[in-house]
Amino acid sequence: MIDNISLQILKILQEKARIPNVEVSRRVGLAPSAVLERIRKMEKQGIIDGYEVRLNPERFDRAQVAFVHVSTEAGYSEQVGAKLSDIQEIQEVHFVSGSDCFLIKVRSEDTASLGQLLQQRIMNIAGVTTTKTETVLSTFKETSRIPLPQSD
Amino acid sequence: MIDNISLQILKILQEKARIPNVEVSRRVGLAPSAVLERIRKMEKQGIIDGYEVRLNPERFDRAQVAFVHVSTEAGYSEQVGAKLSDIQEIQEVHFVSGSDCFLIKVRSEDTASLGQLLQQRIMNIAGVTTTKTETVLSTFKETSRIPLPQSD
DNA sequence: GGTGAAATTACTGCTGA
DNA sequence: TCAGCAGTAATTTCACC
Repeated sequence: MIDNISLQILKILQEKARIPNVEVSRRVGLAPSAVLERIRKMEKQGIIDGYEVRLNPERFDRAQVAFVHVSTEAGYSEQVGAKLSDIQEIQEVHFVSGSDCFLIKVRSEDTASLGQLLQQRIMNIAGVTTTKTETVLSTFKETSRIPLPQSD
Repeated sequence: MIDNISLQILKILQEKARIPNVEVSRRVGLAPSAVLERIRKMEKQGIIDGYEVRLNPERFDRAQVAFVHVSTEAGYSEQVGAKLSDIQEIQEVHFVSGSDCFLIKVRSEDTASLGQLLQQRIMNIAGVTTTKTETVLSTFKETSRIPLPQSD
């Protein structure tokens, strides 16, 4: 369903998403029109979900990352999940196995503003019982890239 | 240092990174050449870090997300952090407060391949002592978007 | 910093293979 | 699905404000 050429195209786009189409076509050895057709098709099929700009969090006072476990009363998880997702500073909201519990990823300016966010906007969501925060001291890797199968 | 117009440009790019420059210039009311110059400058200054394609993990058998706490012997954290970062299936490697411990984000096909990855490639990194895995049952939100300040 | 025009380059829809 | 072409559109440079 995804052949080698399309894989190659995706790999190129993972490296550098704003590359001109012609350049992609040169690299894969197809005509630009053919490459465009393949990309459009993958966009339609939902293989390609979109394109994102990656901003430097430090430049916007969002360098402090924290992961927070948020526990809820039974029956409140859908509501709480939705409320958490509404908060811009929260980048990820996952419901995880184990205790009835969310794991969320938060970006804030510093630990002080993280504390504020927790107390003023998370702790008072209806159904939230407890939170447990781990702050990030240093980040070794942070990507959304997916390992693609080898082209043969 | 970042004025309102550049902020507007970044907001537009966060919505839709592959938008043509002319379209951006129409929306912010500048000439295309001016917009181009601003974008180039922000790229040079490291405000814009790059552009990414967002692929659908399900189409590549990477739908299963898990977060794993990885504990290390004292003095091994740099080494372990580097080794973990080399593994493609691991998207994020953070050193977190509390116990000498990494929190990593993993994408695998299913829980079986997650188990394999843990046992065959993580547990036998020199210095790793224990792992504690939380698998994600459902994801409510997953973005790398940063909240940008209001343009006034 | 910005504009606007000119040159270059890219995109895209067709057609036929 | 592809290449090639033709028309349209976008990018990029540059002289000038």
